[in-house]
Amino acid sequence: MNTIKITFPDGSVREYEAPVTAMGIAESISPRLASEVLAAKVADGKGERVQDLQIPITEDSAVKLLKWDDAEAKSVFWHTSSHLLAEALESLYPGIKFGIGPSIENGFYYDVDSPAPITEADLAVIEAKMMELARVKSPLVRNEVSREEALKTFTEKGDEYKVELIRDLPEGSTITFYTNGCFTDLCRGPHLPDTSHIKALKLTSLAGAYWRGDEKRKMLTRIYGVAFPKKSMLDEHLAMLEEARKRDHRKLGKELELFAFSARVGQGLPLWLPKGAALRNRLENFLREIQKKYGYEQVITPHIGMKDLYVTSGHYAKYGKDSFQPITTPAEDEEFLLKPMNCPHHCEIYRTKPRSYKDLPVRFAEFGTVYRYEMSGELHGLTRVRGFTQDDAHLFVRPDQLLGEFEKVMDIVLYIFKTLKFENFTAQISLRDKVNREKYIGSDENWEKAENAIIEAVKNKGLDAVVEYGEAAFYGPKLDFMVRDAIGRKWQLGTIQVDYNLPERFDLTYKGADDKEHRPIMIHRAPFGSMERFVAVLIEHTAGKFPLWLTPEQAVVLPISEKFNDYAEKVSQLLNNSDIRTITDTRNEKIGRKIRDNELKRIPFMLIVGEKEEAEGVVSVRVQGSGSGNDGAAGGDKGQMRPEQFAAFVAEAVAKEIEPIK
RNA sequence: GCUGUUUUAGCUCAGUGGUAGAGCACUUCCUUGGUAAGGAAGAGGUCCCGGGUUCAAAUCCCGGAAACAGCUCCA
Repeated sequence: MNTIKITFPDGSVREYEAPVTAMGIAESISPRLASEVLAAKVADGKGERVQDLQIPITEDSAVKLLKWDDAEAKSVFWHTSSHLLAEALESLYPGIKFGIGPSIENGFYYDVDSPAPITEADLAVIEAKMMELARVKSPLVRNEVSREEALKTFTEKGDEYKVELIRDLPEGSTITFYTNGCFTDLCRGPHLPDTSHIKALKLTSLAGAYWRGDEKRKMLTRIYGVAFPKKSMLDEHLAMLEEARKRDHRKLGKELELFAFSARVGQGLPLWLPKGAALRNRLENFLREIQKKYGYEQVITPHIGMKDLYVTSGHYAKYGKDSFQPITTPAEDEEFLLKPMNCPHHCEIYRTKPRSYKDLPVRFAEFGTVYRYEMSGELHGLTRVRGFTQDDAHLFVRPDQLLGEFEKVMDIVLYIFKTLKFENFTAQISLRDKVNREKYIGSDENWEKAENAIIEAVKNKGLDAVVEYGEAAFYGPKLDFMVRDAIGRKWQLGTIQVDYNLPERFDLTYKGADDKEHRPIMIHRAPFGSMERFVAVLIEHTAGKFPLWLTPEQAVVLPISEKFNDYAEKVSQLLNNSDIRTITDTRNEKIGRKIRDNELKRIPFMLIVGEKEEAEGVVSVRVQGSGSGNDGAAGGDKGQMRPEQFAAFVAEAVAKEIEPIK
């Protein structure tokens, strides 16, 4: 017996007789803690890890007792939930085989190969079984086993998936089984001490998923679920999801009449309706103005290009088979492709004349519409479409300008995100796969230069960025800005890419101060990503209440009854030079009905409601239906106002609504 | 593309082998200035498309299209 020192997160130290378990430590502090603790984070000489509460701690360690509020505890909780799901499935579907069953960001899943098909209708039955098993309070028992024993167990059980997983474990690694009730699984852990912590759960959906993510292999049934230590938490979670669904851009886009799809036009080819087009134009103009300030020149290029253009760029070899197929012409052997990107066209613009080092950088910008034949199952509202418009630009720079220009592009992206209040973005440095490098073109030397330039720019700007390997474009690394949609799916919006490759393929040059030809470097960039995707995410972030849809024509002052026509007329005169209309026509007679009119409900407008005319020319004003409901223009009683006061109020409120971006 | 689900009025959806329905929206009239008003009348459908089974198909079967969820993919 020896005494060990346990250090807690607050720095306090307690001594225990070794061995002691994390649960023992929790119990020594308070019974309440012992009942709430789910797992432990232990740091000792061997490093830091999250582990089961029952694992003995034998040396001096720093211990953090993890409760529900810790992200790591949630992940343990959901991992155990997936084992509970497996236990329920095994009892309901004898002979069922299991793939993997991890915790995920918001819950857990298990991939299974069931002898009998599992349908949505079965989920309730499985849930009930899980709850029944959870109440039994089965402990999760950890066992270390030998590789032979592990293989034997699952070979006998006939579960080829687990056998494959065991075979793939590195030689000499510790293999552990966890058992809850009658179910034993190959698992690294950690787990909850027992299943009774799981008090509420919901199996949320059912989907196919390829075994080991390989589309050539068998498709297993994936059952998704989420579980909580309290019923109220589940209710909250479900309510939150419900709320998120209301913000879905596809739903709002239809309701707000922003965009539509037509099977006749074609899958994934959005039709922008008048209001959506107005919104998109505002965003484009916003960016145009910024780009002008940053020295970009606007260019325009055709929607198609000769096949050879894309053979030169390397895109044809990479994507030709999976793209919209070539357009043929009456001329034999003539083939055009719908342009899947704007870069080759911009390279050709660069080539229109000799360039001097003094001309660089040149920056060509274009709202360029491109067409990509995405797999049908990938299409998703406006976020993934087959025809879309990139807010594209290509910068051709000298090596000594690369870093500075890259940082300036970052400034633009960050400025846009800030102005439009996209606070929850993550920056991602997308580099080559560490191992598999066949899919990339260009020399290692150039790749390294490009990757280092991005890393350095991010460092210089003090931006928090995660590094992802294998996420680079095939011609160069990227800095991507990711934003989540209403239900937490991540979408790439802004992107900045460094490319040494296309300049070589298109043999782009500039004359240096040394009178020799040099190769420029290209920066591809799209701060919005695409107008389609950006609008989609904007809609979800603002729940469709982004003020941008207010166009001047839609702002109207409408007296609630004829009694106030004169008053409204005066307001109208005062607003004469603005874009705000005053309506005092016969619609007033049906005003009560018009308030409920779908269109008027959706478009921002000012409605005067007078309690009475308080004094000569003074009316108690109430404002209704004014658009976004943002502070400045929100409806409500505004008190007594003279026409000039009301006109000023309207002008200010509308200005706030229609010019949120400067 | 793969697996599963779905497709009925402008919208949200019910129906289920035997004459196509509801609520909201729309039109007209009446009533009404108060944040989703009330009343009356009316209009509106290739029940996704094509084939088959049947005396009879929106409903059952086969094929296709599109949408949704997930997987895989994303220049």
